[in-house]
Amino acid sequence: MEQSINSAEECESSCLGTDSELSKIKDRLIDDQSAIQVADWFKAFSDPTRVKLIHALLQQELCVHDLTTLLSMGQSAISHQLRYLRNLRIVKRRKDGKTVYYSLDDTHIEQIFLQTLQHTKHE
Amino acid sequence: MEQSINSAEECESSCLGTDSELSKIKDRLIDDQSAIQVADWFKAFSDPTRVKLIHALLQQELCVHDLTTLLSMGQSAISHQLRYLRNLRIVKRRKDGKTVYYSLDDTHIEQIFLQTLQHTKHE
DNA sequence: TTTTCAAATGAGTAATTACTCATATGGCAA
DNA sequence: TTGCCATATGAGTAATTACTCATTTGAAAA
Repeated sequence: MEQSINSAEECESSCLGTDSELSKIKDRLIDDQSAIQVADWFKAFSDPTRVKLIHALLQQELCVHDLTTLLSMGQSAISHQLRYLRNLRIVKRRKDGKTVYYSLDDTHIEQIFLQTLQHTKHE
Repeated sequence: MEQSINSAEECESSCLGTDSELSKIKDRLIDDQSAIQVADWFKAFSDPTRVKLIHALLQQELCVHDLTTLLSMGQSAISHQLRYLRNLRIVKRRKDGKTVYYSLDDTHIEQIFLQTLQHTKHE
């Protein structure tokens, strides 16, 4: 994973007035790990199946079987995605006999999610 | 892209009390196209490089060269990602001679983006 | 016990993606 | 014109991902 900046490194000055101004921005720039964290969080919502799962669970707690029926998808596919969301602590589960019920495990989701739903609808 | 729901379709009843209750939820469920739209929007923020680009442009307008310097990445990689973000109307560009300056083209971004940054920091 | 059903999981795979390299474009200067 | 510089773009590729299929786990019923 070598990074080549060949074509850029000959340039001695920035498009901004000064290099010091550029380094000021660099100081304020988000660090690698934070960028990865933010990206991973958004990645949870970047797949149509997960969007539908979250949207359904936004309405109410549901078992795996009902989710497969609602989304018309295979049980395994749903289970894999639920595990993904559970690892990110976006959903949680509750067992009752053979049945497992899933629900949202993050209070921020509704806010961010519905905000974006609005946004994509209006353009 | 055949969808098999073999393992689920034998079940005649839902984990909810009634099937009619399930179909009520299905009516309220987000449709396929909206789910894809929402997913595509979030996908823009689901990559560390794009997160960094957006975070930098949140501070101020910047040219391609300065962005490659800030992120220590190849010019081509940055250009490709900027095109991606421009197609989604998340960033816009302004030409000045040979130089091209990029800036954010969406007022909702700051709100949603910083909200999530806060959220990921606090856990 | 054995059977049955709901959910979880590992392996395998086709599609997607984020880069690299090489080249093209487009504007300015000599 | 020629050359140079900033950016854009097409092709190719390694890594990731969202599924399918087969199997396993775990709990309740026979």
